[in-house]
Amino acid sequence: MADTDCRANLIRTATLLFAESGYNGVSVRQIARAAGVNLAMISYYFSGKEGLYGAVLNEQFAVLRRIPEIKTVENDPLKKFELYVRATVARYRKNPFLLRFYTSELTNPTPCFESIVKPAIKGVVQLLIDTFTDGLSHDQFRKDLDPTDTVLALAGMINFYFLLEPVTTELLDHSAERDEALIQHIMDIFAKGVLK
Amino acid sequence: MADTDCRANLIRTATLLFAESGYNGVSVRQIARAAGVNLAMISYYFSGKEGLYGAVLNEQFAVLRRIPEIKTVENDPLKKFELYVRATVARYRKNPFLLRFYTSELTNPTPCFESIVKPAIKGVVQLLIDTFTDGLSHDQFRKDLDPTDTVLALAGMINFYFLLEPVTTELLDHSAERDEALIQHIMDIFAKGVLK
DNA sequence: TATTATTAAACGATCGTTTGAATAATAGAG
DNA sequence: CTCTATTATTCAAACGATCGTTTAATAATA
Repeated sequence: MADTDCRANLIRTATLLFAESGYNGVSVRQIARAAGVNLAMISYYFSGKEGLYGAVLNEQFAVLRRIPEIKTVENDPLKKFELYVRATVARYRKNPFLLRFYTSELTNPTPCFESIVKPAIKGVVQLLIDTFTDGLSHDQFRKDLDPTDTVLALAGMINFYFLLEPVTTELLDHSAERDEALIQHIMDIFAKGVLK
Repeated sequence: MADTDCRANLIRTATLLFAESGYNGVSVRQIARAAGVNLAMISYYFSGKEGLYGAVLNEQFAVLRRIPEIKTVENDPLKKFELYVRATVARYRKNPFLLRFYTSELTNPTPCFESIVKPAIKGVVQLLIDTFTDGLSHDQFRKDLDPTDTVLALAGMINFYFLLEPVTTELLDHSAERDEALIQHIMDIFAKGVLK
């Protein structure tokens, strides 16, 4: 088994197991056995359990660092927000474990939180704040709204939908076919509110 | 030290430590030492670590089960929603650890998830859905909105604000003095949207 | 032959739980 | 009220299991 095989196997398997049970909920022996490699390979390639977890988290949050690209492909603030929501849904569909690491690090931070998670999330929030401020200067949004509170509200709408999936499976259809309707729905509330 | 002292000490200390580091991130020895009681008391009073964790979670989610009282004190659907948001903020202020157990169980469920957490959250979501449906029948809300998606959006706005606190401390003021403005703000967006 | 990759085995430390003795608290009988 | 029998509580110590890591030997590769 070549270098890359072993490394890749470990990262892939560890992603699954760490996501399922958290950093402290999995042992290096479980990971090694599930990956079909020798226990010592974790220390050999990642210099320990923490190193492996860091590699997993780094890979997971790489996608979050690409969100600022939205700035370059769209000009209209409201459409930028829609792109953000759309990218968020696509991200969670493509990577079912990201949200777990996301919230797990928020509630029980490891050393990776400061170095990887916090900068990544902060970058996204800052982009959204800038977008709203831009919309304000173009007289597009209501002037009495606070930029930070407003964009956190938008981010909350879409993220909470996925976070609550384990308890709402019997209440609504979480299939990807409904994603487009969900996106429209959230943008609709965000833009126009619920009052008749 | 009487029965209740020991029990109460353990629950109070365990709440703090479990919230900080998660179920697998704390040992019974750490809890016992921090509580100033003997290690064996955990098995004696709670028949083990899991039992203690269950007792902690039970106490934490008791407050969530009282939310349906909103139904009895208010009639107007929009004001019921505001009461929910208000109660949520008050809950997190009074109990800074609830949200941690909340999201920790959502992402890395223990046996307590099915028995304690899921029923509690589901009850709240169902109350909100009923409230929106009620408002729809009174012609108060836009008819093209899906009840479940809509109330999850509202719940997301307020919950996500607190969930993201660790990364937004430098971006906004999380002090309780701003709570009233936050509530008004979220209800404002929910009711009327952001467009001018 | 020199370097890299993999292995089984062992390391000390800590895990959650249990044991059995010691202590404290309580209740009933005189 | 005192003594005693019973129960409830607390304790230090030990249980086997598992934790993450390291070692030294072997296999593969260039």
